[in-house]
Amino acid sequence: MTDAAPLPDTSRPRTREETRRGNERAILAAAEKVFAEAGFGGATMQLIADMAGLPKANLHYYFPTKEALYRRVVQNIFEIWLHAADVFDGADGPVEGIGAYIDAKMEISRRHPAGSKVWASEVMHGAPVIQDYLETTLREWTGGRAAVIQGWIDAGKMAPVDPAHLLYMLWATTQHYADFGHQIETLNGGKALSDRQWKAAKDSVKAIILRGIGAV
Amino acid sequence: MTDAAPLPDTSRPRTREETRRGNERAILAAAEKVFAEAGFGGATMQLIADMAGLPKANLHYYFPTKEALYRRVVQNIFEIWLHAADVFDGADGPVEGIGAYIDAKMEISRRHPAGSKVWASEVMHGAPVIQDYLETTLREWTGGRAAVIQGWIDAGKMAPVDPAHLLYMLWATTQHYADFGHQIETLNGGKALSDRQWKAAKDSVKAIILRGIGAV
DNA sequence: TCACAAGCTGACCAACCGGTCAAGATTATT
DNA sequence: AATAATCTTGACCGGTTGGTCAGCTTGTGA
Repeated sequence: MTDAAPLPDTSRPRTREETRRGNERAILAAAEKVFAEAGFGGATMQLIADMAGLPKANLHYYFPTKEALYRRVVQNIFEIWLHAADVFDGADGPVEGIGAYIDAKMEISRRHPAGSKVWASEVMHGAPVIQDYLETTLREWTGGRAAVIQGWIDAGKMAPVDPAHLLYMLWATTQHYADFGHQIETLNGGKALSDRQWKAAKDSVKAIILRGIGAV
Repeated sequence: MTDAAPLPDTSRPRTREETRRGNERAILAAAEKVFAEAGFGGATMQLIADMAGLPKANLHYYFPTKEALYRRVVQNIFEIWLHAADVFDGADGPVEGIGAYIDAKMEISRRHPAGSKVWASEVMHGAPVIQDYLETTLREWTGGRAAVIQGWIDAGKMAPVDPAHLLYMLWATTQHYADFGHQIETLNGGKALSDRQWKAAKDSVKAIILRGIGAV
């Protein structure tokens, strides 16, 4: 329904590589949206197929089962989630490191709200699909960051707060703007947050948390 | 499976009032659990019936449709949610008011995690059932508390932060311990938080936020 | 050009789900 | 004791869902 603009060369003869990549991408994008809006149980393969512009049977050609498709969606989100902490690492102190982390996670909440919702849903239901990731990758990741925070505390760069609970607060606060975006939008008069409001949200979160850990 | 203790008089002849109340309560409790674990779409009336110890057809005698049952569950949670702010009101300042609110909401997360998850799920999916509540009751509630916070700011009792974003942070942080309880438990070595750890969580949240808003 | 492999799809199916119903059981009312 | 109102339940039904499959089209390599 948006084929008015001059298409490049999307005409028929495409390579198999192109086709495969394009379809997989379309399916995963549609699946993320549908899983976020309806949950795993409420999502239907038919709806995902319609949204991806493919017949349902074709979905099962690329992804054998609904659960396999869901698993891929969750894994993709987990990757994005982890990479958000790259900014966390090379930082000299909490103001820089945690400030940048909040910015990065708020940006993900804004640009990738469906992904955040799928992740939240998965964890809320007991992480039936990515429990092993929680126990390995996430546990290591968390331990590493907690150590960095503890280092900042020992260096007198921030108040002695429990690093784990600080991390939970960072996750909770930033992801809230995606997961509960609908509630925030409703309380905002039914309008999505504007650029200005998103900046205000980021600044508020950073101000309270950075002051709260005695880093300013 | 816990019928060892001497039962009072739960023997057969019960009044209709007792029966009705008991069954409704059992159904609502089971439904809350199942909806929390599987989401609305993933939950089945059969599973709720089994968990409540009743035949499925009997569920439809008390609640005509799955959606009606779900609606009652969500409404119950909403009530609890609102009443948590009673402590917020008569407070003289942010330390007392917000401190008590955090305590109350953390206690709800601990005692009522399933309810919190159902609420989160409902909002994440666009609040199809309680949108009207968001636009009326919740909006008024939020406006009222924001005014209280603004009053504290004007009185110089705390730093000038945006009241709305502060409320979002309070909701996000406290509910995180219920909604993402499974993740926290996993990161805690697979063990549920102990009494001591729950106290540490409360204290961490209160310390960071109260210091973060310049109230200590 | 041709044969093969990869990709595509309409039609179909068994399983399951929410909801109905009529008949029976139990409690309240007269 | 008789009648009425409420509650209980197994059996059943139409509709939907995830998944299959045989046959088709299309790109690829020789």
